[in-house]
Amino acid sequence: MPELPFTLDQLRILKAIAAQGSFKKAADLLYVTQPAVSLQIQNLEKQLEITIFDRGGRKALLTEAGRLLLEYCERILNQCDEACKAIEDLNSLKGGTLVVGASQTTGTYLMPRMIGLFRQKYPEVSVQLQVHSTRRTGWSVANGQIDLAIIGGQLPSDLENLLQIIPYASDELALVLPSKHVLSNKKELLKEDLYKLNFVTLDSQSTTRKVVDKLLQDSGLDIHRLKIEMELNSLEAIKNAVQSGLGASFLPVVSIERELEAGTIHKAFVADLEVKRELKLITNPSRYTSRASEEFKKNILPQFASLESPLRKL
Amino acid sequence: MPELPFTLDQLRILKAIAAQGSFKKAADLLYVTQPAVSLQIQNLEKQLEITIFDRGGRKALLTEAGRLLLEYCERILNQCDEACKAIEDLNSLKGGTLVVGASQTTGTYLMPRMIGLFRQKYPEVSVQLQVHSTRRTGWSVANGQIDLAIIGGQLPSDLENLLQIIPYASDELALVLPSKHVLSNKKELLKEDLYKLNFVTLDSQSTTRKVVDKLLQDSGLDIHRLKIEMELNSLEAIKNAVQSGLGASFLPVVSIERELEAGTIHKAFVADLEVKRELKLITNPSRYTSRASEEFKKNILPQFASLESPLRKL
DNA sequence: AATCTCCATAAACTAAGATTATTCAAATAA
DNA sequence: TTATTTGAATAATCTTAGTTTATGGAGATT
Repeated sequence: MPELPFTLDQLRILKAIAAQGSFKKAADLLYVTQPAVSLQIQNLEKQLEITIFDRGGRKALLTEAGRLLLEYCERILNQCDEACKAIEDLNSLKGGTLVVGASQTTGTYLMPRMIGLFRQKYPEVSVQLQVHSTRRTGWSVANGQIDLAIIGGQLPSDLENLLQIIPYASDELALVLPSKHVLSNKKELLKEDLYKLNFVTLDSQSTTRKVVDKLLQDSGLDIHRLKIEMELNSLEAIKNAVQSGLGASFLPVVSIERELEAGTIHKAFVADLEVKRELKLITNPSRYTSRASEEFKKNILPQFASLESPLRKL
Repeated sequence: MPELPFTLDQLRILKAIAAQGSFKKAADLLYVTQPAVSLQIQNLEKQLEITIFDRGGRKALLTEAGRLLLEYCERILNQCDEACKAIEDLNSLKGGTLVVGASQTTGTYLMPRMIGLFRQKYPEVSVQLQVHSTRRTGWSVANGQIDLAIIGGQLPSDLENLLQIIPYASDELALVLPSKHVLSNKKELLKEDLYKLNFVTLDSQSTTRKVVDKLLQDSGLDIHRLKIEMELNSLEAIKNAVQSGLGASFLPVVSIERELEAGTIHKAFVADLEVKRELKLITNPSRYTSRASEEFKKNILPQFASLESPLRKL
C-alpha cells in the first residue's frame, strides 16, 4: 500500500496559488503565513519530484507539470466538497433513507399515515416500509436492515433481550358484526353471546390471531367453543366478509375507521371484555441510529398515539 | 474558505476498514497500530458529526452515512491515484508535451529528424515544433512558450543576457551551382569567380541572408559587386531555381544533402573562403526545465552534431 | 466458565506544520 | 543610478496532531 504523496491541504494551497497567481495572496486567502504555503509547495514538489511553479517574475506561474496536477487537484477538491454537502444533507435530513418495519396491521393502516407526515416534514428523505411477520421484522431490526419497527405481537425470547422494546400504544381489537346482524341492535353483549356468533378470523399462524385467542382465553372464554366460519389471511378480506354478513370478527379499530363511519360495519361492546394488545416500538440499541430514525421516533410517532391515550385518528 | 473536514489519510483508513471489515486488519494493512485507525475514524466521525461504523459485532459495518462517505472516498482516492500516475508518466517521459523552436533552416531540415529520434525513444511525449524568425523564437523562449530552440542568427542584445545561449554546431553554407554550370568542372574556385556568377538568394530580411552577407564581407568580398538574379523567401524555391540553372547560391549543407547525392546540384569549393555560421541552442535559465526538454538537450541534440564535428548525416 | 479477539482509552512521545524574524532578489519609484 | 517596496526563501522556535505502547472492557469462541 503506497503512501500518499500529497495532502488535501497541499492541493488546497496549490489551487489557491494558481487562482491568485501569488504565494502571498494565497496565504492571505487561506489565513496562514506566507512561509507556510512556501513550505507546503516545496514539500509537494519534493515528493512528486516535479516543479510546479515558475517563481521567476512578479507572479507565480504554473509549469506543465503544475497545470497537469492542478486539473486533478480541482477534481479532487470538488469531490471533497460534494462529499461534505452530501453528509450535511444527511445530517439535516435533506437526504438519506429511512427503513421502517411493521407487521400486517400497523403496516397497512398506521404506518402509511406516519410516513406521510414524515415525508411532509422531510421530503428529501426517502422512506421504505417493510411489512413482514413480527418475527421477521424483529430479525431485520436486529441485523440492521430495518431502522425501527412497530409490532403488535410477541417476539421470540432471544430477540427480546437483543432489542430495545418500548411500549407505544394500545390497539383495541374490536368485535365487529355485520350492520344487519340481529345482535347489532343490542347496546351491550355478554360474553356468552360470542358463542352464538360465526367468526371470520385470520389464519392461526398470524400474530394478531394468536393475540386475540390468548386474550379471549385469559378472560375466561373457551375459544374452542367459538364457531369459526372461515379463516382468511388478509384483514381486508375479513372486512369484506363481515360486511357481506358472513360473520363476526375481532379487528383492530385502526383498520375499520372508514367502515364504522360509513356504517357498513357495526362495532359491538361486550361486557367485561376488553381485547387490547400493546403495540411496541422496537429498535436495535447496539446499532447506529440515523438522524431520520431519531426524528421519526421522537417527533412522528407521538403525534399518532401515546401510551396513555390510545391511537387516535387524525 | 472553509476548512476541510477530513484528510486523505482518514479516507484511506476508511476505505481499508470497509474493505477489511475490521479496524485491526485495516491497521495491519496500512502498517500502523490499531489505536491509530480508531483515533482517526473517531476524528472523522466527530468532524462530520456522523457515525460511520457500527462496531457492535465481530466486524465493523458501515452505517448509511458511512456508505455514502465511502462512495466519495473511493472516487477521491481514485483521482489521487490517477494524478500520481500522470505525474509519474510525466517524470518518466511517458507523457507531456515538448515545444521546440527553430528558425527556417534548422526547422525545415534538422529539427524534423531530431524530433523523429526523440519520438522514437519517447513515443508518449507529444512534440510541437514552432518555426519562426530568430527574434520571435528568442522571445518565445524568453516567455516560456517554447522550451528550447536552435537558431542560426544573432539575437537582439536584450534577449542575449536573458537567455542561455549554447554554441551547438557549425553549419556550413555551401556555394552551390547548377550541375551543368561551366564552373562546376573546376576543382576549386577563386573568390573573384564569385563576381561572375548570378545569385539566387534569400530575401534581405532573412537572418540566414544577413549572416551570409556578413561572412562574405568579412572575407574581403564586395557583396555589392555580386550579381543577384532574384531574391526568394524559401530555401526550397532557391534550390529549384539553382537546379533549373538560374544561378548559384549559398545554402546550408543540411538543406541540400539529397540533391548532392542525386547530383542535381553541384557544391563548389572556393579557395580561402569558408562560409559557416554557428547554430546556437537557446533556453530560458530562469524557467523550469521539463524532463522532456532536458532529455532532448542531453541525449538527442548530441547525436546530430557537436561543436567539434559539424552536422553529420544519419 | 475461560480464553481470545477486537475496539476504546490513557499517557508519553514524535514529527509535521505553523509562526516569527530575517535574508535575498527582483520590480518599481525617485 | 540609488532607494524603496514587494514577494519568496530560509532559519529557528513552538505548537499540536498523530503515533505508539500499554491497558481495560465487551463480545464471541472454545
